[in-house]
Amino acid sequence: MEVMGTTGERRRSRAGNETRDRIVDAALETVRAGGLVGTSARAIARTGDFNQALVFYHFGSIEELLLAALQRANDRRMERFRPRLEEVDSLAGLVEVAIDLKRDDVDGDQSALTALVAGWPSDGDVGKRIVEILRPWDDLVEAALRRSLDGSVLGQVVPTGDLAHAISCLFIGIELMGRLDQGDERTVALFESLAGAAHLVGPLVQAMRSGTPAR
Amino acid sequence: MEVMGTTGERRRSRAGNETRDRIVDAALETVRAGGLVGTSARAIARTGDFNQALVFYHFGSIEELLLAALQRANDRRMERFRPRLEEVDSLAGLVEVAIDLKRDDVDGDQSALTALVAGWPSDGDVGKRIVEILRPWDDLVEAALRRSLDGSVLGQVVPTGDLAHAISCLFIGIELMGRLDQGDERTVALFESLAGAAHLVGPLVQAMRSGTPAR
DNA sequence: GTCTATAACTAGATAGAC
DNA sequence: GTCTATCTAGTTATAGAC
Repeated sequence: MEVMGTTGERRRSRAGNETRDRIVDAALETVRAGGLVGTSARAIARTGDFNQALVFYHFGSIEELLLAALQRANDRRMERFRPRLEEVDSLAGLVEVAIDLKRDDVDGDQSALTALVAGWPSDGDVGKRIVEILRPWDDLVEAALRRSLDGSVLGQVVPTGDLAHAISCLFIGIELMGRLDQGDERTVALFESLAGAAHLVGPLVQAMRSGTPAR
Repeated sequence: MEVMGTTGERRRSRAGNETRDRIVDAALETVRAGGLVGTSARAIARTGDFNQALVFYHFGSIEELLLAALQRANDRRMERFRPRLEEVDSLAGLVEVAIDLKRDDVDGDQSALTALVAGWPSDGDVGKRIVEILRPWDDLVEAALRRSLDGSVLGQVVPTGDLAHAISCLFIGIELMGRLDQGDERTVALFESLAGAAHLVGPLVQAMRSGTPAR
């Protein structure tokens, strides 16, 4: 139990870090493909074609590895979408980002992320750590909402914090259901309707703005 | 592999059916408490204080048992909330049912249900079976939405099917995040805001109704 | 229908050679 | 840092006594 630095920042050798990366990626791929159930150290090692013992050398336990994988998948998603999200200033724009967040999942990070968040045991403090990792999204979405509604009456009335959290929950729920029935048309239809709704409400918000006429 | 009738309807002895029920309940309790990971035939048997071999005699495999458990938890929720849902004719009423659906989870069915839906591997046809089990909710919610919006312009404009599916996804997302961080105030706040929003939009819909003045 | 016993295998984790 | 080998404990599932 004296596996130091596994969660720390101290970099060891270059080779060691490369291996860590390989392990994390293999873990994500394994979870994405088979769900959390059936994701074992051995299965991960098979996916990434390395030795099973390396998992424990580098991470100490599979729980710690999976948390690292969750963090990394989330970081990559953040890195890619934060700039766009920070420029969103309309509901339509927000829905657009959500659609791309789901559609442009080339590396499968989003899918693995959902599987990780979803499959975890509820007790213990792991749940809290997961919530912490995901919280930044709430803040980004809330800021986007504020910009989208600012100047109109809605900006005063709508509890943006709660709405942002609701949007996060909605997104993860959609991803989850989409994972269950892949190739389901309902997910696509849903996003299209959301886009339609946003385009309907958008002008309304615009019309409600008091002083400034447009951007 | 000749375990006949495990999923069928044919009733065997009374004792046999009682045991089936005990096993299903123990499975639900185990999943609720520990998540899908860590739910084994032995863990379930320990929870329900019966022999591990009974799982395989009655259900053939734990996967089949878990699907039966999912079905049963869903049936119980349906049985209890369908009557109320069928009478809903306002957005506020719909939110009220959602709140109770989450709050009145005395038996833990809702929590177990979410854990089951969430933790499953994505491939295979299991996902489709789960979606089938859950689909009735979409239909109930859609009917409730139709009644809530009927008579107003929104009834024509809003794609109730998609919105119903969105509401289902939202609910499961909320449950999921709530499971992760139990005792989180955000879930409560979110539902309160939803209720507030419904009470704001409700009168609007009412005002939009053309002919009929009120119910 | 329910039990014990057990087969066949997989899990996480560690020790120690290299 | 990475490997092989191994320990212990847990896994699904079945055979056969009762």
